[in-house]
This record gives sequence, structure tokens and C-alpha cells, in this order.
Amino acid sequence: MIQQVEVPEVVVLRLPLYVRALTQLQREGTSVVSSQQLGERLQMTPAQIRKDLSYFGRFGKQGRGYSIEFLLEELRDILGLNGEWRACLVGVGRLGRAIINYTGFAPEGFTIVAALDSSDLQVGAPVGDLRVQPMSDLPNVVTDMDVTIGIVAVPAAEAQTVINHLVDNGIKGILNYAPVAPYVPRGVVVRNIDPVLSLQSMTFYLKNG
Amino acid sequence: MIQQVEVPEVVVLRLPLYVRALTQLQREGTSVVSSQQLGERLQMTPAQIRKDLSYFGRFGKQGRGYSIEFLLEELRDILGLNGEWRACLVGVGRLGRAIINYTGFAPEGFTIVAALDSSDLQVGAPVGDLRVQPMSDLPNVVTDMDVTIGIVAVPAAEAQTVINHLVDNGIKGILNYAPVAPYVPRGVVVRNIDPVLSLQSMTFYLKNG
DNA sequence: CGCCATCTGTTACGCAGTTCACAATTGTCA
DNA sequence: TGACAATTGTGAACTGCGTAACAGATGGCG
Repeated sequence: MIQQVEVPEVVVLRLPLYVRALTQLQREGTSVVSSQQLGERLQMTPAQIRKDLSYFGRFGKQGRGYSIEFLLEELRDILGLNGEWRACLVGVGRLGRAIINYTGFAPEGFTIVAALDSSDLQVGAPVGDLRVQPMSDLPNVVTDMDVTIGIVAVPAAEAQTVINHLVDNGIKGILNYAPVAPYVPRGVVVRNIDPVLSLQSMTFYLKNG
Repeated sequence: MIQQVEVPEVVVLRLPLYVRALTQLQREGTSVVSSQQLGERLQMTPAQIRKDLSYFGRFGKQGRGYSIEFLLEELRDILGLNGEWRACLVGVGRLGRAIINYTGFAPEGFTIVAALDSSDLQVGAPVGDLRVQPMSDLPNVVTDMDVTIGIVAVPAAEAQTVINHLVDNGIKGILNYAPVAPYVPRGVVVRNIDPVLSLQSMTFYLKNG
């Protein structure tokens, strides 16, 4: 895809919000929406929504607004949300087990197809519908099962090692639940899930005004 | 605390990263660090670190760097991380149970002291060391147990209602795990934990370059 | 059929946050 | 003790994102 101007990352981060809001509107039976209306839902200015969308094309009709069905299809296409993304989980402790049993991923097209752990004690144990595999299976998991995303749920001390291992085996996206800021080479995308960091910045505002 | 200039939120969001990196350095036995060294750890420019810190005071020594022990104490104080923060959990489904059993909160001073659920089927059931309370207990939980943070782990459809309820009862901070962008009045701080959104923006980069 | 209300796409502008660059300070070592 | 190397704190310059504003397009309605 040709992107005349590089799309700011903040814009990309907002696109999924649009997808979610539009999906909800669609379920409510709406078929057309203006940037004004969408902005009210999402607590943002109509101008920002229009600007964001304009990075990717012209999806609206002047005087009318946006066809929800059409815009949704376009956004899902831009984000690559049509089709399935396959992930493997590393670390099947309490957190890992919770992630594998989390029902929010599958409906959005994200499937966890393998679970790995470095502990021999865990290997072979059942988690969800899967069985824990040793880390040495990683190359096969990536190639044979078409896995592109690694979900990291190991202790902080092991996280960087595991992430290196994932990257070395061709994983291109990492969803990291460990409380570390991992280093990855260019071309690998990391998203950190870190509730403790969220709380620690929240308290600044709770403490003061 | 007097803040001459309003501190940008992005700066506040970075402070916990500094706390974490400094804590790690301290455990490694280091006692002094320069903005240069810290920047290498965190993959950011030394100038940004110095600028961020300068919003709150002068913590370094020219020619030397920062005393880790001193800076840590200052940052923990700024963020309000000395002392305990008490939270209540709403929603004890699979996700809620995982949250309550998560061992990452307590060491950082965040304690979940109550678990609530709107379902009569859940009320009374044990979760972790707690027993599920009905939502009608919320006023008492907030006042008697000194709870300031609400952790929301209910289905998307119920999230806004629950959040309104929490806010009405005086909760000032909300850690929201539900896949919605909640509305809260000014003065209430929200942090959203939403792995699906993270994945959905990640795929944009996986799909393209 | 023409006018009007509506709403997009885009350009121009302003501001907030990041980076730069340097004066000032500190400790070290000859 | 004096010179030098290191490093902070900060004003200035820069950059990029958000907002405003408007020309242009669209459909409805009289």
C-alpha cells in the first residue's frame, strides 16, 4: 500500500477505537454516521476523526457522513483485521492460564494456537484446549502453525530472554505482559500490557488534584 | 504541591518507567546513574529524562549524575507510591479471578481489599482470600475500607453502569479491563487495560512493513 | 430545477512536547 | 591548586499533532 505521508502512530492507535465504535453502532442498527456523532461517542473532535481517516483515503460522503458498513470494511482492511492472526503463548503460570482462557481474543480473530513453557514441570500439562510444549518446539510452532504473534507471560527476569528467542525464530509481534520494557530490533512490534504502570501513574493524580 | 507549570500527562506516564529502571539498577548494586545511562536502558534520549525530572525539581549533580537512592525516593514521593493504595474489584468472572490472584500488585503497594459482583450466584463465593460481596455493599466498602481505586472486570455491556456506580460512591480512580471507552466526570482518573486494542493496532504494522 | 442545510476533505495555523545546545557546576587528577 | 572531563538544568529552536475553518460536494425539499 502506498502511504504518501507516513501515518503517525497515534493515528494507528485510534483506528481500533473507530472499529469498535462503528461495530457497536452497526449492532444498534445504524447505517450512516457523521464524524460529529462518532466524535460524541468517543469523546473526541470530529475534525480529528476526519483527519485520521484522511490519511488512508476518502471514505465519506459530503452532506451525509460515512456508511458504517463501508467504513468498517475499509478500516478492518487497513488494520488487517480480516482473517485470523495466530499467536503462541509463552509462560503458563497463573497469568498465562488466564490469558489462554480469556474469551476476548477469538471473536476478534486472534487465536492462541500453542502454549510453551521453559519449565519441564509444565511441559505436557493441559491448558485450555492445548498442551504445554517445551521452548525447543518454538521453531516448529512458528513455521508449521503460521504463528506471527508471541504473547509473553513469564516472570520479569526471563522476559527479555524469551522475547529474544521469539524474535530469533521469526516472530514479528509481541504482546508483552511482563513488567519490563523489552528491547526488540526494528521491524518487530511490541505492545506492553502493564496494569501496575497504569496504577502508578494514576496515583499521581489521586494524590494531588 | 506547587506546580509552576502544569505537568504534561505524558511526563507523568513516564515517571513509573523511571522508578522501575532505577529500582532495577539499585538491585544491581549501582548507586549513581547519569541521564545518558538511564536513557540507554529505556531507549530514550537523555535530554528527555532531564527535562521530565526538571518539572519536579533538581535532583542531579552536575558532572556526576543522579543518586539512585535519592531520585527513587523523590519519584516515589511525587507519584504517591509510598504507602498503600486500596482497591476493590468488581466482576469476579474468569478475568476478575485472574486479577485478584495476580501477584504483581501487592509488592507495589496496591491491595485489593474487596471483591464485588452483581450476580447473586457469585455473592458469598470465595475468591482468593476474599468473599464476593453484593454491589449494595459498595458504599460501605468505599468508606469503611478506605478504598480509592475500582478495578472493573465486568462484561462490556455492564461496564459503564458499574463505573457510574463506582464514581457515585466516591471512587476516584478506575482501572478498566472492559473493552469500552468509559465516560467519567472530571476529577476521576481512568486507565484502560485492553489487549485486544493493542493487538488490533499491532496488526497494522505486521500487515504492512 | 434551484436553493439550502449538511457534512466531508484539506489546508493553514497554533501549541505542546521533544530535541538541541550551552552555561554552570562538580569532582578528579596531575 | 588549577585545568579538565563529565554531566546537569534550561532557554531556544524545532517538530508534529490537533484544531479551526472553509471550499466543495451531496441530498432534500419546495
